[in-house]
Amino acid sequence: MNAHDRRLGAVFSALADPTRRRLLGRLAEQQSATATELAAAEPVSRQAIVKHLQSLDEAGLVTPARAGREVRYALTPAPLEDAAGWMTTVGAQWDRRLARLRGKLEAGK
Amino acid sequence: MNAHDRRLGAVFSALADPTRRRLLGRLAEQQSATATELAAAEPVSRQAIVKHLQSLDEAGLVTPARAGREVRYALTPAPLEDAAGWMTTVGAQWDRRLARLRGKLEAGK
DNA sequence: CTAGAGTGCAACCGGGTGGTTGCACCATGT
DNA sequence: ACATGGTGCAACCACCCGGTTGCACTCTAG
Repeated sequence: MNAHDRRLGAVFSALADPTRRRLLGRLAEQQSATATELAAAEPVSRQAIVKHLQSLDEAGLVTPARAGREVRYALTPAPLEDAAGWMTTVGAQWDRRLARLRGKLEAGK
Repeated sequence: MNAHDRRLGAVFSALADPTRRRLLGRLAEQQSATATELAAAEPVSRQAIVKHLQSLDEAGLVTPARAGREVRYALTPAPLEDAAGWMTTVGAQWDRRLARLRGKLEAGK
């Protein structure tokens, strides 16, 4: 539908990959890192990490900043909150639905 | 790594698809539905919906129950809460990191 | 100025994924 | 009994995705 929904999908599909989740965890502890630094701690090539960082960037979860000859990536947790909000909304809607149903059952009894 | 992490990945990759998110939304309003019912409201074939429901099931987000000749699917919001928890954890970690950094800056001043 | 570190770009590959179609297999209602 | 509506199974397809390799580019350090 809207652009908001596409962003939501980007966040979830970014979070779907375990390597990407590990990268996010690392950036949460370490405030900023380069692709090569991150690649050193992961079992895959630097290029693979670069691609992962790109999809994280497209999801708005990470922000690259050039510093001389290197590019440092920092976490941007805002879209995380949005996505978490969507999930709890669905859960809450379901709960309300259950409550309404319970009410009807008691009334009908 | 652990099984918990694989489950987390399953939830996120299930949530990554817009059709699947719509199905969840539908089941949040409607407590239960069959694959053919859901397919009627979506622009794809029933078989496609069945596959989507299977991945939702593997993520633990939905539970099938046979009722005579039809199979009704109901929402199971628990894994949603888990995933949301993971996200807010990462965000909180980031916030703590920021606070610590700010503290150091003031102390060093 | 030049060697080397860090990055960017492009091609390529195998496997997974969303989607389709066709058909066989139950249950149920008349 | 049997036609029918709802499922399940399998093959097939195009495309995406995670990963690799090779090489060109750019900035810094000495």
